[in-house]
Amino acid sequence: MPVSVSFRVIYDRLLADYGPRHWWPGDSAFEIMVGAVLTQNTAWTNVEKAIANLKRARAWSPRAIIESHPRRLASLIRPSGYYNVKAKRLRALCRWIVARGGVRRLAALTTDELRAELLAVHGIGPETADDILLYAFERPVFVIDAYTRRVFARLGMITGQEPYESLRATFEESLGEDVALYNEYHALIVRHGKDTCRKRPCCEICGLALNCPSAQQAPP
DNA sequence: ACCCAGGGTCATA
DNA sequence: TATGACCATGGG
Repeated sequence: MPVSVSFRVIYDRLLADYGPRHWWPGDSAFEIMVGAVLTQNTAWTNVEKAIANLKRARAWSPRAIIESHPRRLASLIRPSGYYNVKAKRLRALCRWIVARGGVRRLAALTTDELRAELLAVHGIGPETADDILLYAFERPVFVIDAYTRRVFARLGMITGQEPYESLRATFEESLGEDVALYNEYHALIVRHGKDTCRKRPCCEICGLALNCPSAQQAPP
């Protein structure tokens, strides 16, 4: 039965199970961009602390970040982990924003142009670029992350080993261009991915999954 | 004590 | 194209 289940059906079930997620946390495009870099392989709770530190220290604008001393910047974002690496990435991001005349001007670029420029910034890879495109610039780009691979591999709909671009194309072609749908879908996947599934079918999706640990325990 | 989190870069084969 | 080392804090 899982073989014929569509990506749209999974979305409907996730939405029914968890409700709207209201992503992305953060009230400006700039904050979303900073958060996208800081949350790389890092729990969001740690990112919140780093962002709070930056705001409290008044290092909260592209220029302020560029002008702050590297050591100081690193110490401010320390809670988000990889602080030396991320301090450099944050600078690269801010240098790009300033060089392009600010976030407002960037919004005038096409999605393809924006994506190419984002990927050229040191420290921004496919997923971070797509987070920014979808949540900061509201472009119809489906974000693929580790949770996406895990959840849909368990459903038997992908192997999980596909290249990033290949998976992105699969989701986008299946769902059609829809910013609001992509926005909610990715947030729901992350929410579901956090479930450790120890409790038997922890939700409707686990009931469908071929390889979900909780769904594998054969009932008596 | 151990595991992993809303990845990416760089070196190597 | 595809592995592997490396980066580092904080919560479970």
